[in-house]
Amino acid sequence: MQRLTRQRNAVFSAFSDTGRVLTAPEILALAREIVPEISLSTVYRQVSLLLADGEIAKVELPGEPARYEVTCKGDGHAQHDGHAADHHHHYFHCSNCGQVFLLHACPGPMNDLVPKGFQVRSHEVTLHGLCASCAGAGPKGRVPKAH
Amino acid sequence: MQRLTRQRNAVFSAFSDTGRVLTAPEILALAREIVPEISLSTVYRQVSLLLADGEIAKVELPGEPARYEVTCKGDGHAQHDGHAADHHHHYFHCSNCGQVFLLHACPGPMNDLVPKGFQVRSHEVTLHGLCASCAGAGPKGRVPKAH
DNA sequence: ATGGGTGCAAATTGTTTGCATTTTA
DNA sequence: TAAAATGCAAACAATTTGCACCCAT
Repeated sequence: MQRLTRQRNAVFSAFSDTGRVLTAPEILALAREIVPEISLSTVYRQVSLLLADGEIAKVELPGEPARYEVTCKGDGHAQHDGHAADHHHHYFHCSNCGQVFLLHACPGPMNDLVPKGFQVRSHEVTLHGLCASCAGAGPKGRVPKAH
Repeated sequence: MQRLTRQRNAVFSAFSDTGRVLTAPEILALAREIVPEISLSTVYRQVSLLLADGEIAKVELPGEPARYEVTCKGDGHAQHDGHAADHHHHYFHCSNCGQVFLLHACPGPMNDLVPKGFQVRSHEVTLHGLCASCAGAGPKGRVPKAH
């Protein structure tokens, strides 16, 4: 069983405090505001543990380093099998501030996009453009809070 | 101006001979069938040149190393940013053989997926599942020819 | 004290680059 | 023969891992 360390708390706080979709270096920076000595290895290790616990989920966008987000496990039972719930999300990547936002909608199944004989099991959609803050405030807009 | 070297030809042949969406190591393997001494650096360098010339385009899928595909540049002028602008494709990634297939269809604009104030500029769709060969031949199916 | 947690450094993977040496127009 | 291309090794970025040490139970 995992222990309650200051580092583990600092890593998790990076997510719970901001609600953002974060890269490993971003988590490190936020965690260091709480535990300045924390190392990048520990961030990666705690991220692995949090992933295995289903507390966070990995977010991979084309051509981007991996990001992680808190899972909204408020609706039901926590997953104890190491598999995150079937949370089917898509993402919006702001071209200006670089931040990634969770989308709550889904364009639906896309079986008609594939040639005959192909079996679609899942799909991923990534949108690019300007988030509300950057679109409203122009190219120098402040980085907003996610959600 | 670029010269006609055996290596350049070998790299480009990897695409024109197979019509596939290839990773750098796959290009290296195919190019070595023509020029056995070719190095990975040269593959990457020729890929950069071919990208700049608009002969090929970069294909980035979530969590995957970069792939490259021949561009169907029958219609117009080469892009100089390495990204073919009018070239709006989506991709299918076979979970069994790992091969990536170009899709000819597009689910259309998805402006309704984003919160108010967000401006969608572009989108990327990746489908996962089994390609025709793998779906038909079972989990041991042969790797098929793309297109 | 014992097993999990930590930091650091080294290894891994994918990609780029510096440099001395070909190659080709 | 000079500009462009090549191979090799080193440099990089993102991530993982080996290992000695440390700390909570």
